[in-house]
Parts: sequence; C-alpha cells; structure tokens
Amino acid sequence: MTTTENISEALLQGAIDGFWTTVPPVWNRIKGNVRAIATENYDISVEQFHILRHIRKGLTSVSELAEVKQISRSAISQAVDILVDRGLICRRQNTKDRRNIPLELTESGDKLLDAVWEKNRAWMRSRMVSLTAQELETLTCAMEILSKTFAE
Amino acid sequence: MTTTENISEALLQGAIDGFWTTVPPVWNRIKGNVRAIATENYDISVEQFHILRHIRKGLTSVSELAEVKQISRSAISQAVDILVDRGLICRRQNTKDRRNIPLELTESGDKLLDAVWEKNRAWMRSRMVSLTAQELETLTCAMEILSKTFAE
DNA sequence: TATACTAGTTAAGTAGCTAAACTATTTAGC
DNA sequence: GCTAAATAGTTTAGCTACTTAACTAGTATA
Repeated sequence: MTTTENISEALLQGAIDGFWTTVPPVWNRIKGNVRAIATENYDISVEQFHILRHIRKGLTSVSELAEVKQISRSAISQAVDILVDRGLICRRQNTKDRRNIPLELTESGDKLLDAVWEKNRAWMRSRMVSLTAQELETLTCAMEILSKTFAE
Repeated sequence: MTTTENISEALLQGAIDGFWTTVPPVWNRIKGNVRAIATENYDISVEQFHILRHIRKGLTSVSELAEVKQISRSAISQAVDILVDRGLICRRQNTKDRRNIPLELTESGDKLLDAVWEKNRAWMRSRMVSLTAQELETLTCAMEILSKTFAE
C-alpha cells in the first residue's frame, strides 16, 4: 500500500468520525429548536412540520415522503390524515394515474409553515451570523458533497 | 447596506437552505442503514444504538444523554432500563456524588456496538470512497464549523 | 386477460416520548 | 448548622408515531 493510499484512508475515516461526532447532536439541537417553536406556538409536531416542508418542496405523494423519511407508507398515510383533519393540507386527484393522490398545502398550512420556518431561520441565522464568508462557503460546499454522496 | 453585507447575507441564507435540503434526508438515510443492521442482525433499535454509542464516547449519565439527544431524562431512564435488562450496559456508583449513576458498557454491549458500528462504517466508506482528498477535507472542516456553531 | 406490480389505507400492536409526581442527594443562603 | 432550593434519577399514566399484515383500487406486463 502506498503512502497516498494511507493518507486517503485516514482522511476517509476522519470524515466518517467527524460526521458521527457532529451531525447527530447538531441535528438534535436544531430539531429541538423546531419542536419548541412548532409545539409551543402552533401546536404541530416536528414530524408534521417536516411533512409540510417536504410537500412544499414538491414531494407530494405518500410514497415519496416515505422514501425521503425512510419510514413506512402507512406511517405517512396516518400522519397525512391528521394534517388533512386539521386543514393544513388536502388530497387532490391525479387523472393520469388515479392510484396517486397528490398532496397540497392549504392556505392555512402554507402560512403556518412560513411562520415556523421563519422563526427557525432567525434562530439559525443568529447562530451562524458570526461565521466568515469562507466558513459559509465551506458549509455550502460540504452540503453539496453530502447530497451527492448519499442521494438515492 | 453595503454590497459586502448583501453578499454575506446571501451566503448565510444559502448555507441555511443547503443545510435543510441536505441534512434531514442524508441523516434519515444513514439512520435507515443503521436500523437495518441493528434490528435485522442484532435486535436493537436505532435509539438504543445511539445510547450505547454515546456511553462509549463518555456521556455516561442520564442527564448528559438527555441533553445531547434533546429528550426528557425519563425517556433516557426507560431506555437505559431496557439496555440494562438485556445486559448491554450496567449502572455503576459514584461515591463523590451519589445522585449520579454512571453508565458503563458491558463486554457484550461493547462487542455488539463494535459489530453494528463496523458494518455501518463499511457502508459509509463504500459511499464515500470515490470522493477526492479535497472533498473529504471540506467535509471534515464543515463538521468542525457545524460543531462549534451549534454546540451548547 | 389473467397476473404481477404499484399507490395508498386500515387495523392492531409496540416503542418511545411527555408531563407530573416522586425519592434521594447535594448546594446555597441566612 | 439548618432550611430551602437545586440537581440526578425513577416511576407512572397516557399519548404519538411507528411497524407489520391485510386490504382496496388502479396500472403495467406477458
């Protein structure tokens, strides 16, 4: 084995360790912030927030939501029921493929999502505002690498 | 407002967007991999895996685990009960502060954690092995930035 | 045109979470 | 030193979110 390979392998292991040291607690903290905003002010759960967010992003089917969240379709179906009951989303029709039931945010769901989203964004901004331009670029670049590496 | 401030603000918003686009699905995928390994081969849940992992890293009290996972102490306490029943961890004594009950992996817990950890590491490695040294460095650097930005 | 597959739902059961009330111990204020 | 407050952890009851299995309905395949 060459020296170059050893260095690469060390870098790779270091990146994996770094990921595991960093991402779970950071993600838990950010989720904690969303939970506080969403449950205290708007009476929705973090999971419901995620579903609204994905629907707005264009993931409008139960199957797509299940895929991105890596949980069962039935779990999504049940969560969707609750959001429909609350008038935050609605089920549409797809005449091309009638098995598919596209989901759509209602006006009320759209506003609620905006409100939670904006508060979380302000909190994240307050944390990140002291970072340098260089650091922000590194973060953005890293996100692109992670996306392409772990995309389905 | 100067041009520099506009550029910085755009970078900041871009980094926040990138985070939200990337981290939740990537983390769900990796958690999905751990779930498959842990439940199919070793009959423990992802949450139990996380607790074992944190204990090994040195977070040995119920309160520390609750803090890092951003859930209640009682939830941790219950999860710990199950892991103790299964013989994967044990409760020790702290004579300096008898309120504190340090947790420790048993030999069996240690081996189980190694096994799950190693399989996940191999999977992540297979995904990341095609990244360049430059990209791996960007990832590692980004992890450090995230840690310092969102650390408690 | 049967059959295999895909999209989504329903139902029953389980895991994991919370809030509140509790015990036990330590720290702080007078 | 002694009371009051704070901290560490547990227990309980109840709820939310998940799973698997069985189901309906629609589409693609051979």
